[in-house]
Amino acid sequence: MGAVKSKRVPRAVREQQMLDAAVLTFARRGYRAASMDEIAELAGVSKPLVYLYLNSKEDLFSTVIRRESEALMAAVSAAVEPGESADRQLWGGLRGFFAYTAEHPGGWAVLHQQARTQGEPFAHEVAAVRGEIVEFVTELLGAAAKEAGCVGELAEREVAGLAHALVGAAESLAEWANCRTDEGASGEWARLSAKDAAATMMNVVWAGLGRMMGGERWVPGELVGHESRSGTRG
Amino acid sequence: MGAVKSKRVPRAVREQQMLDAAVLTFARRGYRAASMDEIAELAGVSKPLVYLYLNSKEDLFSTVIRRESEALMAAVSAAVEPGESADRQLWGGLRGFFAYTAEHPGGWAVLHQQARTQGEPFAHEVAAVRGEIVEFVTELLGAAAKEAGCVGELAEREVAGLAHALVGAAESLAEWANCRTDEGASGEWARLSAKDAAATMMNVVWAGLGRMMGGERWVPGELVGHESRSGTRG
Amino acid sequence: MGAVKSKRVPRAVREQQMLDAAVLTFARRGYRAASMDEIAELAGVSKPLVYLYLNSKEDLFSTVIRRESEALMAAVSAAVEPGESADRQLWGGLRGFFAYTAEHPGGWAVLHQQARTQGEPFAHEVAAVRGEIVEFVTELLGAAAKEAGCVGELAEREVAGLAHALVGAAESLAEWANCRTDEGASGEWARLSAKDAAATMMNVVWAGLGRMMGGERWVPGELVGHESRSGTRG
Amino acid sequence: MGAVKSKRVPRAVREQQMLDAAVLTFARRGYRAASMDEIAELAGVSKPLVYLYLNSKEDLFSTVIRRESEALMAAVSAAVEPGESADRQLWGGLRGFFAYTAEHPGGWAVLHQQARTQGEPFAHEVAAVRGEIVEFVTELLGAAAKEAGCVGELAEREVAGLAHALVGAAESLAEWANCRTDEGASGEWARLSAKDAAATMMNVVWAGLGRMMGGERWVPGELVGHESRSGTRG
DNA sequence: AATGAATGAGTTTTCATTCAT
DNA sequence: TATGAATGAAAACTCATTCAT
Repeated sequence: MGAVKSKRVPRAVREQQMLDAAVLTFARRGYRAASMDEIAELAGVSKPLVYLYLNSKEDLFSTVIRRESEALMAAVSAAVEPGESADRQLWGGLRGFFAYTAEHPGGWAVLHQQARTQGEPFAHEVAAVRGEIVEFVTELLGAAAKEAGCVGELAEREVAGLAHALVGAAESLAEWANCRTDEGASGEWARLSAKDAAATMMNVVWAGLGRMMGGERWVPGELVGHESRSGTRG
Repeated sequence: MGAVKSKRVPRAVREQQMLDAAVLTFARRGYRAASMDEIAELAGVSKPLVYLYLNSKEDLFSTVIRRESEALMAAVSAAVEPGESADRQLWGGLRGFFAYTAEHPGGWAVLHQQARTQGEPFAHEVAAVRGEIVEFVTELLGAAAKEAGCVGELAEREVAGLAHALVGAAESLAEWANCRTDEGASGEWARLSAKDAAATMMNVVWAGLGRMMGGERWVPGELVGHESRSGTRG
Repeated sequence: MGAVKSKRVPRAVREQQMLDAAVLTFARRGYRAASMDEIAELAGVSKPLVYLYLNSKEDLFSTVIRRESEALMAAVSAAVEPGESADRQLWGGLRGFFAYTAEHPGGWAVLHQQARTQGEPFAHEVAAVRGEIVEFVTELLGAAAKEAGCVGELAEREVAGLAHALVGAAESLAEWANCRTDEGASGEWARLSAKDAAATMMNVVWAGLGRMMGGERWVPGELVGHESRSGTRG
Repeated sequence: MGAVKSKRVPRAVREQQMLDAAVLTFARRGYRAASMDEIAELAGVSKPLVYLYLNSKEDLFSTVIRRESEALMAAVSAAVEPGESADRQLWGGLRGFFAYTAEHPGGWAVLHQQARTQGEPFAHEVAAVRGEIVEFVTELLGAAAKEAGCVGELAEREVAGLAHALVGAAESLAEWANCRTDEGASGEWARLSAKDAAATMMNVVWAGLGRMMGGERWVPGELVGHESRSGTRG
């Protein structure tokens, strides 16, 4: 029922059709609840063919994860100009990220919602990809610190925390941006554009980073400079 | 045989034992992959008793979600001093949140990872709870803006975006903080303490908020004041 | 929820309450679909008490069958004046039968619909009762033949067939009479009274019997006297 | 292992095999007590195949009811010559009915004993079929009355009652005719042939009808003509 | 006289997967 | 390249029945 019936299709094409169907189905139902029957029907082929090409449900899911991960990474990478300043690189990457997730909600749902919750073969794969992104962000933040002439005030672990926070914030905004319209009292603005989402991210994080690079820290009671900074461990 | 065999236990107690087992199992396996058999065995009872008390797998999961949601909300609420300034309230809430998630990884995993991905009966329930938190944060941010004498520069939607970003960042940090030690190259500091996580959050977001309240916005190319602010739509 | 809660009731009374509940439940659901839980709840007692008094589901059903059979037989018997003519005895029995089934639809349903279809322990019990009735009718018909001075024209097997037909007809009318009102185009007469049902029976069967005693038989093509009677076998 | 193992059979054939097995099993055990396992084994296939083809136990039972109903109706219809006189039509239909039920005891048991007692999805289906038969008989009786020049003495409701009685009588005879031989004292004639059963029916009902058409009614105490007829209601 | 707590054994149903063509 | 036919294994759920009090 999914695609129009067309017999004798070359393998590469059929495989993509199957993967498309799988992405949709996994996104809608989750890994366990998605049935090979549904995927095969949506792909417009018989189940044995799915097994012939993709081997097993597990392999199918892995393949989907790999394909979607690569597509996401490619989209983000393409949006980053390697030569530019750190903040512009981050801005580019964020716009790429929000644009991609908005245009590929299925793939994003599989990566962000489904793959992470299905235990070990899959959680690991997707965690690796996320790790790459976090690392990339970490590097950008470090570079930004250097660009800004920050005098090593930012401990490595602080930067890593920042990066994790940043990535989580972006994920949250992506979800919010793409969500059903009924959210929020003011229905006037249903979703956030990719640009606005990226801008929000930059405002929050970049500004925060700027202050931190200046040595300021929030401590209970006051905003203080770095000389009075409270240790974050013991 | 998870728990020690103890016969003839009053219903209320048994129910809690079952819910404990269910939390663990759902967290480990996910909703679909968790079997009632496993839950019953872990609870140290037979399957029929689970059905007698908790009715169905769906009801069991709902009950788990409800119990864990309420516990989380209670923990966060208890950590917030209502009379204090907005930033201290936020600080308290964050510490409460990170402390709770660190001590109850199972409950947090059920809420954050499993419930959200299981389609409509459950996603809605947990979305409502998250919505409450986002709203609470939104109000705090608004209050903070007023406290700081912000002159209405922050549009409602900006604050909402900030709140979503903040919540997402906290979730991400919670996950990172509680993650398996093998993460990262420097194994020296395996996790983030609740306090450090909260501090990271405050530094990032509070500082960012401060700048934004001052009318500064990040725009491609420079950090500028509000007069040159780029539109957030189109 | 069935009866009003009243503790410490003498055994004989409790047993009847349980049997009442069982009749209702078996009538509504059938033997297999009726659950001991439902019966116990309807009886207003706990399940162990049902087992204590009635032993098992099978025994409970048997007891119900026995009680209801005896009640039916008693009702029919009471309606028959032993000294009267055969036709008046039959008339009385039929009125008793229709009256009883109309007033005890549950008991009748258990006997007629449920017990007969539940395989051997029960089908036999209820078949025995029905057999008694058929035999009683057979005797009545025989007596009637004698009363009418029938010259032995009616073979034993013909009378038995007649009796079976008569009983089946009565059962069918009983069901029709007690059925939901929406039956038939002319809703004016929703049900048949016991008297009318009995009259219909008498008209059909008695008249038929009269002719047969006269030696007339229906044969394909004509109504003929006994001299041209076609054999009923071969 | 009911049937001989025969692999790779076309669907249409397998479906009939399954339905055959289902008829037998439902007849033997009843709807609730029949297990899909038993049906599958008797059909010589695995349970999943039964579900694949027939969907669910409920659907399977419905399909059985439909198939058997249609077969019964077809058999009866085929035995009726539409152009003939009412009595000959009735005679034909009765012979067809008794012949069919004798040859298909399983199907008849499912329709007559099981389907009617299983509550609403099924009772209705089979009641509809029985209703058709009753209606057909009603029309025949009406036609017979006209043929015989009956002057409207027979009220519509009387005819309907007659029809119901007739159908019930036939059902009862069918059951008796096909019953296990051990029934009755005289084991010499185990069953009634279809022809004899039909003859018995015709004798009873046709003769009775004849008298009624003549205006005679049985009333307590005497056989009287129509002028002294007692009202049937109140 | 009566019950709250508990279960063994079975039911219907689903699903990933393979065989034969 | 492609599929109709088929199943082993396991899941959710139910129920008659008993134990301990």
